Amino acid sequence: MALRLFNTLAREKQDFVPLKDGHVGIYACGPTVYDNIHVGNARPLVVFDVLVRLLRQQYPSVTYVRNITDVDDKINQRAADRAISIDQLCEETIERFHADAEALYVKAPDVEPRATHHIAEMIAMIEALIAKGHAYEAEGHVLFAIGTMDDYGKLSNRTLEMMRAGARVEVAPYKRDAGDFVLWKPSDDNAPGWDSPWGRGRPGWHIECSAMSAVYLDKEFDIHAGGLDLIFPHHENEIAQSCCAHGTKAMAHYWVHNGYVTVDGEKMSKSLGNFTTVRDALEKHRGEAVRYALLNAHYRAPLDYSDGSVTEAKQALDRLYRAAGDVSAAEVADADFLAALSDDLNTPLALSVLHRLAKQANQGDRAAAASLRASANLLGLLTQDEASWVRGEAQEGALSDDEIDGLIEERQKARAARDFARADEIRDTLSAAGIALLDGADGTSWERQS
RNA sequence: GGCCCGAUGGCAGAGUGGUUAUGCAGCGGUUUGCAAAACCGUGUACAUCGGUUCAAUUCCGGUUCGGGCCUCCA
Repeated sequence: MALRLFNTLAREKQDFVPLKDGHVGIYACGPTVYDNIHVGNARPLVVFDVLVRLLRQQYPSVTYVRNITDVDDKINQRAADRAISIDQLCEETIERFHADAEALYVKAPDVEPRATHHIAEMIAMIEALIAKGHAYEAEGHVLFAIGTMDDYGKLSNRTLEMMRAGARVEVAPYKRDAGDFVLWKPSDDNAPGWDSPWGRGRPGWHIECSAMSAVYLDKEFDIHAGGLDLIFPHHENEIAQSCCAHGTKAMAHYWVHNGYVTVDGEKMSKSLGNFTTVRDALEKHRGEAVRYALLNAHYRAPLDYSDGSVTEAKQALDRLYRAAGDVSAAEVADADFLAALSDDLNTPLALSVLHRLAKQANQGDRAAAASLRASANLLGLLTQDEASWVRGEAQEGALSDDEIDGLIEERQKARAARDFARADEIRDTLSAAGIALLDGADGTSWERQS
């Protein structure tokens, strides 16, 4: 199944062809670890997790690199605010990040490099840029000179003139061009710093991804992924650094960007304060339902997040789980399902195929049920067995599984004696406790409604 | 100011130049001691104004509205 991806660089869908036969290298920008991630941050995690799962299914070898940014002024600030060490802040944030990702069924990348572990490579890259005349030193900073690159701006579709005209921020006086950006900056005694040819300092934001992608993938690699808001300046500047330092025409050949998560139509963001952290979402909802909700819109379209959207996702999963039953996954996913995913990761269409398979399964087609599981698994869904999904986990202080079974047994006796008043009383009691009873041909099963 | 994206039925959300999206909600039916689940059937749609066409929700242009980037941001 030929994979097609919307390439931001070309502004159109293209057939995906890896640089090397049988191997795909993909890099995604990971978190800056100063705070818990929110649902908006979770979207690229889930979306690109699906992309990688699909790639692994189609290619013998895939290297997925997702970095961790552990040097950043926001980190310094937050550590100071909380009066803890930078190291402690990073470690605890990374731990939470991993827990959040796991709760959303996001698989770990092959490599998760940390910026602070690659300072030497960044310095080497900056030296190369200076040697080639693409960077200059000024007042302890090293800056990239965007005027030295012919096609600077090609990813974000803007010209030097546009950027000069649109400069809304005060431009540092030592910059030759308003759009020049920092590769290295000086650190005072309070800020983390590393020795360099330009004195003790720390890297600018963009250089880490250029350095680490070259270390773990190559000077040119297949796919670079990230959020829409990274196109400019982050990814644009990565391209400038990598191509100029390496003398290459391209950094990544396919650039894929996910759309925003919105709240009432507005971008979810830290600065607007309209965010829901993944931790908070998981207090109210199951991780798999949040994941489904994030896949329920096409990855490039905006996705409006609300509790209602997750509740709906949960209902959809209920239906899929019930349809799949205890049938185990087929060898291969459904062809229509794969076709949908292969067409620029059309997850909403892929999910609709899942529902079609569910309908067939409910009509008694066990092959469809097996195909349903196999297909859903590729999306990281339906990985539990039906019973554990519908029963969920008992909340603190709620009825235990044993207590529920006891009441059901009592109800069965009442029913056998045709004492339906007592039977219904038990149903009502359990219903009030959030337990639904399902009378079937071979006994009564139950589900937790949460 | 520059650049970019979107507008689909009650809600969410795909897709298509002429033919069923899908899920939830609604309605009718089958089934059920009750309830659910499930199945069958069913209604509601493509912002607006022009243009191209035998035919446009789908292509082109204008308008309106919404969102985003240009500064940290997934």
